[in-house]
Amino acid sequence: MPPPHPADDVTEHVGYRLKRAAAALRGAMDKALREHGLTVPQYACLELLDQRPGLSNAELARSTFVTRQSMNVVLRGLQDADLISRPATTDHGRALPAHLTEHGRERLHAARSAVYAIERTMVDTFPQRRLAALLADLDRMAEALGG
Amino acid sequence: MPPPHPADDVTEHVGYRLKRAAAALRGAMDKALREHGLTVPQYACLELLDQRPGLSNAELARSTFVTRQSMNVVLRGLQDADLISRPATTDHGRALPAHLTEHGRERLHAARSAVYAIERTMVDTFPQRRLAALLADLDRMAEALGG
DNA sequence: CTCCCTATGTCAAAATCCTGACATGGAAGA
DNA sequence: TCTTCCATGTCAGGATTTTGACATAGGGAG
Repeated sequence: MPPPHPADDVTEHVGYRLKRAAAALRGAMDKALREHGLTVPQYACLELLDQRPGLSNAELARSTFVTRQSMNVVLRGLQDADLISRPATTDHGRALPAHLTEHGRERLHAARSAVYAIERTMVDTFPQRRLAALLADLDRMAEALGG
Repeated sequence: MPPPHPADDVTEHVGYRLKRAAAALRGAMDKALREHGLTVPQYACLELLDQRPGLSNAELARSTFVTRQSMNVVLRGLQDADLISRPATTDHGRALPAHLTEHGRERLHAARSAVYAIERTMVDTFPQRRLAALLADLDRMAEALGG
């Protein structure tokens, strides 16, 4: 039963709780993905490319909320590990579409179960009905801040 | 271009929404705090020290979900800017209690209004009643993951 | 008292990420 | 046409954060 004036304690602020939850998730994913030889940004990349093949570096960067430069580093790592492939050139435009390799698909499928287990652990802590409301609220907050 | 199968969409996962909301908040705070000459970790430090004076480096690190080493860098920056003070030695134990300077208190109070405005922008997007549920859900998720 | 365990502060090195900048390709409008 | 503007990929530099490691201080078990 939180008081109407949450300004008393820092831990009652939305920002603190958001960071706490995000940090907990990041830590759990980090630990789980390490066993699969993947980092969190790398996994996010593979997941996105599995669902929407052909995304460019810039599009992947926007989708994962990092800069193009950071994503470029991630993509190079994935390329060196032979998990994705990118053409060196393109006949139209500058965007280089990335695709999962067979090796990348296998790695993703192996890691996915571990990540999904984490998500299930998170979500199972409260009634399923609240999930939709939680997703909507998170979305609205991001929207309000111009995310 | 919406993906063909919304149910399997990555953006429907809790992790994605969490990251999105956290990224939006981080960006908004970054921009607002820059005008006050503060970074987000620095502001978090000042806010914590204002509420709980005497916290040590390790305690601040745990409270902000970063490593001791990262927090140590932040504290040095705050010390160099004369916003906090830390004794060089202590008569009991190794923990060095940090305290806000008068300068630090003024800086915090100036920056606080900007941050609170951002929080209000986020929270005002949905009924106040949901705030409690949202905070509780975020907390439960972090708890479930060992945060 | 001694040994062991934990916690803390700190150093060093690496990884990660961002800011700033530049050149190129394509589209829209004068 | 050509000129302007935007998006993309990339390079360089610096800032931030993490991992790994080490020494020290204190408490507790033996």
